[in-house]
Amino acid sequence: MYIKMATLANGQPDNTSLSSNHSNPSTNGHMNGLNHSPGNPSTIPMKDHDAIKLFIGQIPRNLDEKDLKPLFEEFGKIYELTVLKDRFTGMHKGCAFLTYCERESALKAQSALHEQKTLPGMNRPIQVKPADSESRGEDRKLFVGMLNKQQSEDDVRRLFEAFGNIEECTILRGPDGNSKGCAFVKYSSHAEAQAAINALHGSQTMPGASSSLVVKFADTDKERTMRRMQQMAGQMGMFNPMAIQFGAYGAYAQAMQQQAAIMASVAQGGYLNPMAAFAAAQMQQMAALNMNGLAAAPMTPTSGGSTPPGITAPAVPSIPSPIGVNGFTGLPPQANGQPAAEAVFANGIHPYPGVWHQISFQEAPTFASSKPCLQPHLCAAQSPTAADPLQQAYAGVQQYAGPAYPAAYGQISQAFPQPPPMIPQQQREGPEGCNLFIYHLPQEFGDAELMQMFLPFGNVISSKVFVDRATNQSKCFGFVSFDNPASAQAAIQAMNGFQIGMKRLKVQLKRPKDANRPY
DNA sequence: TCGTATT
Repeated sequence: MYIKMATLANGQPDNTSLSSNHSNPSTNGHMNGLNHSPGNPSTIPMKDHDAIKLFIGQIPRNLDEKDLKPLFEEFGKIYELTVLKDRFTGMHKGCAFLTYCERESALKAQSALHEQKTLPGMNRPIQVKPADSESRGEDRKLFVGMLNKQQSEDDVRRLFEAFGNIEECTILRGPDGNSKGCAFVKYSSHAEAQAAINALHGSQTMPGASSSLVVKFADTDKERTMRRMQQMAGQMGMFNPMAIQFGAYGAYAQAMQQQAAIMASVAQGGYLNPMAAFAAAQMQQMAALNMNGLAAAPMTPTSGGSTPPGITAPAVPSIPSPIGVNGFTGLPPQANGQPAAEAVFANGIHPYPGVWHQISFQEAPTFASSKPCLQPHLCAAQSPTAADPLQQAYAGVQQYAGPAYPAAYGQISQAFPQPPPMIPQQQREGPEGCNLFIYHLPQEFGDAELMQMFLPFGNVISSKVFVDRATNQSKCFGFVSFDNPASAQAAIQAMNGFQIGMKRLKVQLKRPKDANRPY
């Protein structure tokens, strides 16, 4: 396919060495990429030491390397161009990596293309920017705290621009769009970032802020994970998992007599000891953390038509749930001394069935709730809301799906079936009339929770919650695709207006791609 | 508030 982009047609000569290599694409290990072969010394491409690998986003999935090549060659000789594909399915991921031989070409391409042009069939403009790998940015990315909540990106830029070139500036915002009073600022270099810290940290107090401006290097991913684990351990009353005392266990057990009894029998059977159970459970929870700080839902729905027969959703459905109203931050609330998880799942729907089933199995005395959920059938039977057909629908589709096991957890996990292999989503969009747009999603819902919520209505071929990449926060909207329009309609009927916490879902057909696009 | 994808 030839891509027509009038603004790019500058008549630069073709780079013949590239095309001459195209017939021998895989000799350097990049099976799918547009690469140079090392076979002929005269054609071995050189790239600048400081060449920039670019990330290209918003690429139509029907365009491959050879389609994209002419578009990018306008700006210089291409060293490597690789469309990203799913490792298992080979599915085009809608983005690519591009490295020019010369750094200057990358800069030119970025400024000419980034957000400047929308490729056919796309709703948003092409993205051309340095790949994340080009410096994970963590040595030049600042966290800025104690900002005034009224300050905008531009305000922050003005504050920081004197110290260097700002590549990114993002105010952290909650789902309501309100500033959280902090931001990320990424410079082009570590030195610039350091200069900003030196000059600005503690230098002033913004109106309305409780203390002076905080300017520090942003946490690395590792630090962020560690911090979350610490927070979680702290809220569980265990700052160090290895320092668990029986006293803590006893306190929980006392409050949970029923479950303690279950557990006692388990323990007596030599199955687990309480300490191991507690530690294992904690590790599970930590392992279940995703970057949102939420319990990830690694469920893997594999069955097709999963609509339980005879399920009729209530006309005015409602999940009387604390979800979405309690500032859920990945740690369930611990009010009134209850084990944390209970309140979150009080609605009878288990947003994280795999995790929950798994955890509850080993850690009954500590976390077990009124719904031990040792097995799906027990779970359904014991759910206080099991009489509700919609809830039953959910209970009926719960399946085991486990997260990756921490190594230290291996010996315990052997008592359980291996988690089914992760099956990547094969398709994003269903046929016309099968795709739903959903908003007012609870902040903590991810793809899996979204899918879980819509499984009762049919075969969900895709579910996607939009996440702010800078903050990893859900944008509280997403898509669900079914394989047939009737399921989509049933889902709209049942779920539009579905109350969760303070919010009601909006569920409607996704706008057709070319909605208001003349020609 | 309409498919966001980073080897």
